[in-house]
Amino acid sequence: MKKTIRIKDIAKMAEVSMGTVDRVIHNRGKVSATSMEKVLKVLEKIDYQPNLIAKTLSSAKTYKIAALLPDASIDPFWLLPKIGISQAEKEFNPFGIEIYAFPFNPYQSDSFLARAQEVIDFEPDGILLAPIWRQESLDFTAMCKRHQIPLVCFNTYIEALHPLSFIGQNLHQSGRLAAELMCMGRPAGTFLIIHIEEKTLNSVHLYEKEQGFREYMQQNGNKIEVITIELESPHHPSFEATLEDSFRQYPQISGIFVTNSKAYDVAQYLEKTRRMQLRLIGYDLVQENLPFLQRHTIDILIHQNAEQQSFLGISYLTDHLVFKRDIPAIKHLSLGIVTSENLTSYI
Amino acid sequence: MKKTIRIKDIAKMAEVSMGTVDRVIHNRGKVSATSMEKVLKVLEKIDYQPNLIAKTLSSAKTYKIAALLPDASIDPFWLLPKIGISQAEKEFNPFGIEIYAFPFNPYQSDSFLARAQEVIDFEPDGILLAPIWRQESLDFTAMCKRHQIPLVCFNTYIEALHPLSFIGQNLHQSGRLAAELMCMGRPAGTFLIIHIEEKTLNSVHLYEKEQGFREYMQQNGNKIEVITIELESPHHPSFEATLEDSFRQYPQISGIFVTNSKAYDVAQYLEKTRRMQLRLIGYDLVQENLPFLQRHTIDILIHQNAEQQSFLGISYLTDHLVFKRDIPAIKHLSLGIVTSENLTSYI
DNA sequence: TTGTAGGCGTTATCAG
DNA sequence: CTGATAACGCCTACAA
Repeated sequence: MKKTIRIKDIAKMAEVSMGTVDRVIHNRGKVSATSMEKVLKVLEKIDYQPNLIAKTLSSAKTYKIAALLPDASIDPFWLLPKIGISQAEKEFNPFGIEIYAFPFNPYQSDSFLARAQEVIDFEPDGILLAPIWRQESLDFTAMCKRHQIPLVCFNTYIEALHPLSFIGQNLHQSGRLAAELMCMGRPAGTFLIIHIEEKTLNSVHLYEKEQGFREYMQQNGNKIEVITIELESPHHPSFEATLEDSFRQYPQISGIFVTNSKAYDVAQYLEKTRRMQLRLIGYDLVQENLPFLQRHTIDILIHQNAEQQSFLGISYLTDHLVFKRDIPAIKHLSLGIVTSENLTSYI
Repeated sequence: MKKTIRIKDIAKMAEVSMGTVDRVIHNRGKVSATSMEKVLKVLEKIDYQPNLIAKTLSSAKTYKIAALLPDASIDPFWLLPKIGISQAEKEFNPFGIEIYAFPFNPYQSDSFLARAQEVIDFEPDGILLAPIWRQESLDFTAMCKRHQIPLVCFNTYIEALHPLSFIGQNLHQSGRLAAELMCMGRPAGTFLIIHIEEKTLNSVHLYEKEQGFREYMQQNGNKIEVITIELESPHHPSFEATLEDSFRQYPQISGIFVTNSKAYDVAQYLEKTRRMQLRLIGYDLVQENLPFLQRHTIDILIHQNAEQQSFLGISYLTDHLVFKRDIPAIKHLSLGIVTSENLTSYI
């Protein structure tokens, strides 16, 4: 029976017009002290909840959001965020959200710089960024601040880069989880951490996972040895050579932790060399990983929820731009554990 | 620059009035064949996307949804769905969705029947149901059909009960997953399946998990033995006695799979009797389970996503009632794996 | 069977 | 500075 309170009602109670109430609520100025007071007194008494539906219908404004992230045709991992962005676009389009993609080459920071400039020139109302290089990202953040464009980052946490919001995994914890899973049922052994294309891709990201992995191992066992190696792309001859070397030097290796989405490269090598007893743990449900998971060459994939990361990113920007809501400065997503038996439930 | 197409635009193109277009789009009848054809021809050419914002603003109708599920103060598991329902209520309230709870006692089907009748008398626009008893649920579904009230079910899948939509886990697959996790790192052993309060709670639910568990074990090892027992509430003296018996009869038990959220009851017993080497796998992030998971008495919890289940349930009803969208007849949620190291990321 | 007018709650505009 | 008034796109009612 209780009707919701409208601006009209407030106007009546405060004995002013709707226009004045609107001006007070959005403090657009041009209100006399007396009117101001009258309205504020009413607002204190009642709990005014603006009708978002009416608001968006009325203003009919559209917001341009620029999505600055790596080209999925260069690194397939980035297909996942693209999915989340599409979903978000569909969901928030009715609220006037439009998304424009600015893909860059994740192996060339020049490409990023060029695209970043394009984004600024584009004058978007908000930006979703997947930061890769520390310094370049910091510079870009500064630019956004200068132009007053709200920025939301996802996937890679970069210290001191203070966007409106960061969405991603707790990487340290993610490494600890990998370690726990590595030890499950066999609390001792020699484990190999592999960073693939670490120099060109984001090193901070991978290093934090390593730290977490080592920390857990140190706390939870004394008969554990952890070795780290870095590999180039599998097209590079050093890829196999380095792996061969490691197995020669540490024949007792019983588990491998690949710190990015490219476990499939290692899986392929393991199948070729018939090393099927190892426990292999990697990241992300990229297409390339799935067949290996299904036939147990990869035992476990940690799911970074890349789709949800980007979806939430757009969602937060929408909350900020359209609904003027507060959004969390940092949002850690769940660390999903995926095996052959629950894979289908995730896709 | 391209404006979105409005009903007004279609009316102009089809050379009829807005009213006629509206009648065609919502097939409310009372349209001549010629007008009908004119409008349909235009609709085929263009892709009309009705403006949901304007639609909900205009109709200003409110929808009452009845949530018929067990009382959380009797079984704590049901706190989780309650959380999801609250979130959904907050999110969809702007679209006119109002939710009314009808809690029943999950140990007494009489209580359910009484509440179910109340729900029908309440004449809601939609119903969210957590079915527990097969026959009672079937009867209730028939009632809803008769009264033309859309019904969405979650958590427990019941054969032949054909609601508008079912949301939950694939229970068979869930059992297979438990088995895979049980074997991880130790492919042989004797495993114990425990159903707690199976007679009073939903037996179908638990039985399907057992089937999945046994199927996986049968396919993946020959040195595996699986035993099933049923326990009453831990307050009942038979609880400990039955467990003691099992351990006496099968001293080599190396893993326990509790098929519902009450692994904490078993964990308590294991701690008391100092049996800490066993792998214990259970379900759900209920408060009672968490400390045991943190100190590794429970090794793994399978996360049924109870919050999301109920959230989606309300979300689907909203889609159906407000937006007239098609909703999936069945939605299987992901089978989450939770250990001590990724627990915090889930809560 | 058809067309039109009025209203949903807000915002924006423009005379007073 | 203030208060009316016209959008926003759709739905409901009612008159033709």
